Amino acid sequence: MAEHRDDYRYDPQEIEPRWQAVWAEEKTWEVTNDPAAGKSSYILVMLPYPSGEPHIGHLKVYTVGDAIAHFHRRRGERVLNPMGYDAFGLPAENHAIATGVHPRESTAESIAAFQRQFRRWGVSIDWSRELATNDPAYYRWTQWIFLELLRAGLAYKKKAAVNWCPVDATVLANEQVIDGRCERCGAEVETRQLEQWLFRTTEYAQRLLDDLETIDWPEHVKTMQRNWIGRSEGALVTFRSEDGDTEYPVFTTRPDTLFGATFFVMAPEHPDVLRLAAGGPHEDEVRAYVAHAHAAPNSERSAAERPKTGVPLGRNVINPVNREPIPIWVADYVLIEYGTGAIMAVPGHDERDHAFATVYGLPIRRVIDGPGELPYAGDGPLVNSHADFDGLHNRDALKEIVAWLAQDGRGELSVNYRLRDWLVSRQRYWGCPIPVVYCEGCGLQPVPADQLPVVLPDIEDYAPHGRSPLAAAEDWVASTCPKCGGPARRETDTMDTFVDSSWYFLRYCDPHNDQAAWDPQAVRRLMPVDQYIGGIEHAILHLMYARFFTKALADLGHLDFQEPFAALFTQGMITRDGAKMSKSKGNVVSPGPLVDRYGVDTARAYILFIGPPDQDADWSDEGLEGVHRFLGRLWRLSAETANAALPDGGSGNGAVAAPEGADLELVRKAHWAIDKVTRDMDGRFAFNTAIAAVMELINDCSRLRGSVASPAMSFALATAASLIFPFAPHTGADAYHLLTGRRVWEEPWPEADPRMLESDTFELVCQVMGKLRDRVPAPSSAGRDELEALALAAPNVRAHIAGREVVKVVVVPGKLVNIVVR
RNA sequence: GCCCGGGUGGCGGAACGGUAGACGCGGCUGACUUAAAAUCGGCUGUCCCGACGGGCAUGUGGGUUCGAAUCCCACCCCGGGCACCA
Repeated sequence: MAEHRDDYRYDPQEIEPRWQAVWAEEKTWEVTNDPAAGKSSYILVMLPYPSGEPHIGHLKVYTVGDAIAHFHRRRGERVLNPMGYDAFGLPAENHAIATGVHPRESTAESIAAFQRQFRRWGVSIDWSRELATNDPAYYRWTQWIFLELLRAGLAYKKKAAVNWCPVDATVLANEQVIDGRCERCGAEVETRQLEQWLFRTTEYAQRLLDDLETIDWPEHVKTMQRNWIGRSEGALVTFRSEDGDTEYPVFTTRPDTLFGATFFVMAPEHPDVLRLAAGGPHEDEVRAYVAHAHAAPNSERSAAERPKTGVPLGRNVINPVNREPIPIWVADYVLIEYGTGAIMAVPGHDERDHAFATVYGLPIRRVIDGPGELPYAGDGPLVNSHADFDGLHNRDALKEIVAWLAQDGRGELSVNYRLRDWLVSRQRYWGCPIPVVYCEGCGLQPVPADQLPVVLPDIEDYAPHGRSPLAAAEDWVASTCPKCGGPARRETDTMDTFVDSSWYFLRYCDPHNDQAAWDPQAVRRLMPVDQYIGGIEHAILHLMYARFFTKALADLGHLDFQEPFAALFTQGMITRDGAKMSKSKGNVVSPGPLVDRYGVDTARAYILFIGPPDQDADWSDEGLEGVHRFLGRLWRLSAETANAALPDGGSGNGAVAAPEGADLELVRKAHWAIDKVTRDMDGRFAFNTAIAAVMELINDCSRLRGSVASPAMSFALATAASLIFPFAPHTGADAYHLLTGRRVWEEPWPEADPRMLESDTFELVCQVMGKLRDRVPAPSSAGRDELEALALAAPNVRAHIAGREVVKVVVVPGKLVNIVVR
């Protein structure tokens, strides 16, 4: 036999392209929008950013998605599993600046590379729905959504802080700021105020928070979103200027400490700072402080350990609880973006205020009793406050003080969020143009929907020179006002690429529609996405923005659901030698050579076998070899068995009538594997243990090869091929076809026969004092008394209870007996 | 500092409160071979023992339980997120 085994050589390089050709030819994975086609589910993997060649992380995420998609298909669902490219963005533009190659060309090249790989990987994609976000046929509708948000007041323009490189004279994206410096020239980045487009995400803060309860996402992702939204409950308390003319509300979570407020602090950006300081003793100093704060690098502001700095304005405000005048300071530890941009400072009970008061010698007052030195941030009874509140526990006093202030409008309960509006303007070329024009007479005008898309023009120079590169395309910028027909200039900022990817999942439902962004019927049938799969790095931004878009579009009547992704799975990274793969570390594993050498099925199955898919996993070449051996064994056994069984070949997957002995053992193992793989797949994503179960089945096939009749062997192997198909589709399909002559993807997912999962006897575990002492065979039907008797009779149990008194016997039917002795 | 994860053999990892270490890698060893590769088989947590068997073992220390990797309390270490958010 041994010398013939080479005839059954597992040759993935022959097998894989052969089945890929069938799937491409027959468009196997395409789904129609015909409602008669049956129950659908939408399995979506986050679309890739096409840059260079796909890496091993792509192989992992699309393998995970593919396994889930195949499993659902085999369970009778029509599965939408589309593919697209997040094709606008900075790397392509930086590449263009460096090489002069148009981003469109480098992007198209990269997309072609991704397409080749995805086909080579055998991923079951519906290619008829492919899209790229830089395609005018796509971004036409990105622009349409922008205009819808504008119409609804959810898109607006205002002066906002941007990262500004003084040397390159350009705005930088956050990603281009490394440690507070420009990534290109190394200059310290400044903050500048420019007119920017924003989306009103803050308006959805509460709903974005609340609706997390309604979706099946990993708890840690929800937690990250909750932290990002940062809801905090407190009170808005109004302080007044001494002349009583101006109100200065502050947000505080600790209105119980109002009697301990000994000064008041405004952010440098607060609009009243310079006016209040005018004519005072510190006017010049304040002016200099504010100017420095405006221009200072962001990193300086955000360093919490930095010593506190500030300047008094020379004016007071009145504390509403006790009429006490307290001095106003300007200090950059107060942020303009949060709350009202001004705070009451309670140095006795807030660490930051305490640090500031210590630097400038400001009074520190204890108003809550508690252990230790000030500052004390804990709970306790009020002291030094007011006869009505002293002695009350601070949590109770908090409510009473706010209620008391509310009586005459000095304060009210309030909620604040950390979430900011989404700044979408980018002074960059390679992005979706913002579809508005500026007319001298009529002002800002949206481009009418029937004139979309506003097509991104070709330009010569991509480098920004203090304005968006688009501003240089004079012919393009010069436009006409849709209202008065007079001359108008186009908006030259482009949109953040996260805008493009905030709605692509909707476009897949109806990707070729040139009358609308989507047909509501098509979206209604497919959305929300049943299972979304992607990297944890998108836990906050992309997932928050997509949720915001969905809610906003629902409010505008374009969608009738609130959440885009009903379930989310985040896969872990593949590392090498315990570190993230990177060219500089030289530890990159490239899918290309890997697939050439072992075939993609080995790579796919190994990536899933390596460990739980949501965890990071370290790559091992030896581990890969092991999985390759396993697939080879599965295939070779199938080929041999199919060949031996040729006379009645085709009986493979049929039930084996009344098996006995080794046949029964193997058939049982096959049913056990069906049950195990099914439970591991069904909502659990335990691909590693599922593959291990198929390995066990193959090990048994191998072991029992000489003693099992052909039908039982065929059944076991066809079952293994069928179960491995979602992970190693080519090998599974080929082995299954060899054994049965049928196409495994057209077969329903196998079902375990419950009778085959039980057996007449089991191994009874016998414990004494919780320690394993013996194992004896027992009938599955045995009752508690019988099991107890069997255990007490077990030789090694008798040895351990000899001379002792049995005080208790715990019986777990079908499992074990534990004997407690004294 | 706050909020999440996670600590199990030489390694990746398995284990509804019920036989700890499935499966794979690595190692040792055997078969086939002139030889190697490939393939197939056996052994492999650790210590004591000739064997039967026994002791010790899931980061550390306690607790609950007939029984704990799993539940509870305290602590240590690693990874991630947020961080002057009033």
